[in-house]
Amino acid sequence: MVTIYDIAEKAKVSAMTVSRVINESGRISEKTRQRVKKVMEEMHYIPNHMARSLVLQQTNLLYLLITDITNPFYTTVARGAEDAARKSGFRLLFGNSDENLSKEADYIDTILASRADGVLVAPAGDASLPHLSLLRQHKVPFVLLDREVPGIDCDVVLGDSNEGGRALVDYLVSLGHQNIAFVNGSSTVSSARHRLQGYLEGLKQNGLPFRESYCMEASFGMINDLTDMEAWLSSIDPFPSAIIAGNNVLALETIRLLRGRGLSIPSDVSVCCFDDFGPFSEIDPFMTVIAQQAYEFGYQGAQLLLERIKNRDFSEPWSKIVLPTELKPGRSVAERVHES
Amino acid sequence: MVTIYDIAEKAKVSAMTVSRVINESGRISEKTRQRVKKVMEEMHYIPNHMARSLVLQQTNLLYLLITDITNPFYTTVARGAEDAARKSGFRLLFGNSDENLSKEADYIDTILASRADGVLVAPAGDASLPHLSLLRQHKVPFVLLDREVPGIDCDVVLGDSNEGGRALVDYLVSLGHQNIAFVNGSSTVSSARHRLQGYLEGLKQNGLPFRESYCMEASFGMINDLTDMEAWLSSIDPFPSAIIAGNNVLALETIRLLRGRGLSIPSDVSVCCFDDFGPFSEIDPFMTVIAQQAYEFGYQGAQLLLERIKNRDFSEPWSKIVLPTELKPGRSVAERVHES
DNA sequence: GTGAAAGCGCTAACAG
DNA sequence: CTGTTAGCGCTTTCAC
Repeated sequence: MVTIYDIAEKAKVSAMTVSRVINESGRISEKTRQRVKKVMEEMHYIPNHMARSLVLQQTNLLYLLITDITNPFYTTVARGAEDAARKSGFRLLFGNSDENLSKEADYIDTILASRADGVLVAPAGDASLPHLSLLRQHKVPFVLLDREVPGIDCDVVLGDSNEGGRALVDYLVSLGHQNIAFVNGSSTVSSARHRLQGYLEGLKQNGLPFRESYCMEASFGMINDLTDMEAWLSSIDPFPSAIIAGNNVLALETIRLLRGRGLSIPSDVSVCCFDDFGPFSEIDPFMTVIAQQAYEFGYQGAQLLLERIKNRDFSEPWSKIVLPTELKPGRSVAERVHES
Repeated sequence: MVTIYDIAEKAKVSAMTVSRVINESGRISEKTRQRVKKVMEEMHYIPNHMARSLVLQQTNLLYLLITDITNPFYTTVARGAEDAARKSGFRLLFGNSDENLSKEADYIDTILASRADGVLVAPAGDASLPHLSLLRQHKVPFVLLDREVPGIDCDVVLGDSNEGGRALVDYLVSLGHQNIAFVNGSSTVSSARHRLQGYLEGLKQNGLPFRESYCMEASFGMINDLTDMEAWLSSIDPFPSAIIAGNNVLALETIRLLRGRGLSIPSDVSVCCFDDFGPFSEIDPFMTVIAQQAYEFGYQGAQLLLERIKNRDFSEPWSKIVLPTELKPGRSVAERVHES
């Protein structure tokens, strides 16, 4: 491996001079600068980030932890975060927790051990608290995306899930639906709680009764065992004319189950959900969704983080950005002429 | 920051002993091991990867470079690669080149500078050659995914694009189509070349003539300026009854343009493409596609890479894995009763 | 079983 | 403008 000492020797200067040329720091005569640069090229020198970070105590490295890399919501978040990071000369690395606390813990370890300058985290849920406390304890600045975690104060970028829930109910009611069920993610995830609350408020605003049996708690992640959801669908009575899913994955699974029961969407049941299906579903937007500004989650989250890193300010007051949502009608919801 | 020296001092041993406890190397009495472990916990010690990698000259770090993080094909590749890497105790970091050579070059620099143990690359195209040569020059093992690059010999995992192209033409012909156009990615990308060849062979097999004007060369990436494609669509004569797109992004753009011209898919024109649209489009598979085993691209690619790293064998013979494709019919292709 | 010394590649601080 | 010294946190080598 070529080091600055190899360069120094060949260019007949000291290692320090080489370092100065690389970092464009300090005053150096144009002549030696050119000579050093030439030797660096000749020897195909590549600086060693680790050695540099070790002495500088900073890595210029940001991490983004998401819970599902195949989910178009998160990949769009990733792109936003990456754009913001690049603009500030930071590198961004991704980790994928799969809604799994132990994978998340692994990534937090990796992040801690690699001394990242900051982290953007979409936490798996409230139980992510110990991981975040660990980051705080080790003074690694972080920003939460999409989900907040009770017990930890920090910058956070959220979607207006509450408003989204109300909008979805309003929309369904305006089309004649009155029996509206809700399959949600785990109540250990803040966005699930807010979405449920929006749903409840929507019902109330429209003078609709809340039925316990109309609500089901599942998981936001890709789970394989759908027995519980299947059982729930069998048990709902009267069967709803519309179902709201807590996110895009749940919508997918719900639709599969409904079709498995021989039901058609939307002629038998209408289905809609939170989160859109990404650019690759735009040609034929089947699902009625509450779209979120995914790119902005990443971009603005990264900006908050970079701001703190630059100012070396890791304390209150914390920012809380709440991004608006937008209802995008698709073909998965139909008008209900008369309620059964 | 807590270092092994802090631990050593408090546990009344030398730093070396602490190091041995951490790495479970060398013989250590159970008593001191326990004491050291206890102190490490008390002091919330986190090992410093950089310092360790600096002396060990290995990072346990793999990179995956993809060309479009929002493309479901690549995110599924990523998941496969991650699973394989984790199984072997390697960390996997992602980079996103956006089909952009200069972003790709930046990532290669970063990878080189951070001394990754290996890289999985979906290259932007043939012009990625210098980047790959750089990796080779610095003895960083790498495996190419999805695309090969003339001029560089290495392990590679490809899809059977040729076969896919023939299958697509066969399928269209079986439905009565004879005027089949092809919007392809850049001919500087190997998969585009193979797909074109499959298309040509498909035509030949079915006794269909090749018309120069039926082929268009665009880009696989999300490009904003669709003027060329628009012009091409205006110029084709006779207008095709079916269009094959070189990948999912091109299919998306083609459909937008066709609809912009007031045409309906599939009643006016049938459209199909290479690459599927990911799990989030499965509920309602609009597009007829040549699906690829995306997960296997990542998984098997990572395995090839890990194999080489473990054996410290970075020379010939190189492996070339060609994964089969599968035609998945959707609603975007219709039967053609009589050809105009 | 345990420790001391040296060095991985780099840069901050100080000299000159 | 340029060089010397010391040290970032860790592990290898060789003693004891």
